[in-house]
Amino acid sequence: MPHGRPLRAVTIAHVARAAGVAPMTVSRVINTPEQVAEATAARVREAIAQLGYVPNLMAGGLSSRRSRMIAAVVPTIAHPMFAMLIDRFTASLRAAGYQVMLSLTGYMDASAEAELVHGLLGRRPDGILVTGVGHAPPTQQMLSEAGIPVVEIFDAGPNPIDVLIGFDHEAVGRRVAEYFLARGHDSFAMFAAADQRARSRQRGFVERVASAGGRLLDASILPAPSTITAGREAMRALVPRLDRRTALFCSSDLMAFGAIVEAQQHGIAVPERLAVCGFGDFEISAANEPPFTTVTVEASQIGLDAAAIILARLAGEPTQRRIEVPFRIVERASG
Amino acid sequence: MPHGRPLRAVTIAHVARAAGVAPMTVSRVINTPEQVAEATAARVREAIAQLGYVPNLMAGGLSSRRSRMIAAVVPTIAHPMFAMLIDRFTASLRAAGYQVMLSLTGYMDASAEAELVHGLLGRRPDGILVTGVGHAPPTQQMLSEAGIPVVEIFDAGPNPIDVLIGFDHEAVGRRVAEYFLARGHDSFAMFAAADQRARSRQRGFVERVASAGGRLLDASILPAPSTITAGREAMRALVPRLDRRTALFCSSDLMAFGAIVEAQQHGIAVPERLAVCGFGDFEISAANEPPFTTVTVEASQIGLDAAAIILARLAGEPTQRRIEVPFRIVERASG
DNA sequence: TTGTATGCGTTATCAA
DNA sequence: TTGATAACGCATACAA
Repeated sequence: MPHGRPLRAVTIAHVARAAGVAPMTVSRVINTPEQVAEATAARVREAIAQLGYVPNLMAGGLSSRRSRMIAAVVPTIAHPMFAMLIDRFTASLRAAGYQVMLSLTGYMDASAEAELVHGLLGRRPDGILVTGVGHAPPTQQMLSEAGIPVVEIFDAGPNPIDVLIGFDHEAVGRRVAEYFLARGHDSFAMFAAADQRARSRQRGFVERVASAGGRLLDASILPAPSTITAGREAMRALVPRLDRRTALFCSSDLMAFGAIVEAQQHGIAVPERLAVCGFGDFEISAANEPPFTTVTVEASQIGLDAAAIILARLAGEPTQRRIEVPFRIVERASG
Repeated sequence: MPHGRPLRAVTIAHVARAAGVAPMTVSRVINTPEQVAEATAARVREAIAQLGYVPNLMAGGLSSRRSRMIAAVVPTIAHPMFAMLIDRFTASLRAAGYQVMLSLTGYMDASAEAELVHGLLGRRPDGILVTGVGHAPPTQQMLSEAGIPVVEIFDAGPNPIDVLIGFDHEAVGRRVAEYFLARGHDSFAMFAAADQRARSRQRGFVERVASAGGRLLDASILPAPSTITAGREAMRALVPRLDRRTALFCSSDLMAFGAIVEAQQHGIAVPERLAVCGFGDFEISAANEPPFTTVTVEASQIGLDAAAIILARLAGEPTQRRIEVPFRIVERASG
């Protein structure tokens, strides 16, 4: 006879007794009310309210083999893009009767991430969303063997586990380089956070600049997560080496803001002497003075698409395996 | 014979068979390895790895009546204070073998919140953290009847459900008013988001200003969540009514930043003509130019304390029922 | 429309 | 140190 904490837990059996019906009828009132006569249902609901019954979803999930829960793994939610994305993802799934179990990886190493995913899968989610591609092999294997829809977001790559919704970060870097090149720039710099995807953007930018014969003053890697302060410090170091006109790409709007603030402190005119492009289209890029150019991605669309795909898969419908999310440069006063 | 999705799920029985032991022995290897002979344990671990076994935590939780999961409910994580708090909370609990199930309420109404909490409690968390006090009665009742540690954070009030860790937001408002009064101000304004706690801060500020006979130019309520843009707009409206020297308190650093940017656009000197104090000690308050005065709270300490209290309670130890979290004004160039 | 029997995958308990 | 057994609370499948 198992025995854990001193329970006075109300179960479906208590409710059934109180309502004078079988437990299965209570279950129906909760899950498929259309199958129950209204008079019976009313009695049952009354008993549920009376007793403060909260169905045990572990028991229900074990029995039905459906947890009605979707796991989501993102690096952070301090980043407005992810905050938005998760907001929409959660709302869509909630509307469909699913709970979202959100986990943040921060800047976890691969083995900690594997452990996290292992724990999550132990709860038997009906689907899972993970950020990025190219996870460590143990993580990949767990995910693909879980037998549930797996949506990788916010990146692109050749071998998605199941479904991939994102964009190519190197392409972003290239596009920004081309944007600057088209405006006649020939002196460049790029600050990136020490983050997989930020580095991809840097790679794309640097390569495109090189292929156009541009002069690259700086391609710093700053500690992740990116901060305003990091942008200021990197800018402080760059100031003495600035050309008469330099174009700077930052892997995040926070860094870009820091770079602008610091440049202005040194009397460097933005955009005349220093053109700046950020990434993320955070509120500050539009609300700052001067507002600054940035790269925008429909993060909320990623959240909506991810939820829709998971729901479709759970309904047994076929879905796309790959959604390319567009990004675009929003030109503002910073150049 | 129940049957859900077409499962080829590996269970503890498969592992046991592969290792030539009883299921219970496998369970022990996972949960209490010190009770198993090393040779046996090695064989079992081998089988686990071989089969890619991921223990079903719903089954384990149902049987043991412990989910090893803690629920956390916060309004947002876009707010750095909550991001930090949740980060520490999660890390502490993870180290103790608990998973955190994070939910965001955004700016949900009371009934949606009750539904959320109901769903959460259905997973039978071993403890729960919720933001704020004074939830709707149904929510309060569910929480207190759940029979688990309940920690309310980030606020203060007379009747905590179980444990309360936070501070009095009205006291924050009063303190900021006193800070300005001590610097000789007699003209004041306050921008607050339409959020319970922000309004408390506003109330404290306004009342203290009134009791000192100060002149209150403005006490706007702006839509939640607070944004830079809202700060700019509120400031734009205030500019024509500014006295020769006015002190502004904003319910968030984001708003304060917006107010400063807008004021500067209008050629209003900060702090000479307009003194500004924000709330939250976000990075931008220190990294902006000029850096601005704000109110800081040890948010990470709240996360640590909340985790520690829940763990202590689960270990059957008595704990404090109320922790007052200190806050303090960080004086910077904005006045 | 409602009820009965059974098993989901694990662990507490007791026995060996 | 290991194993057998009986729940945990619910929903599937089938019967009435």
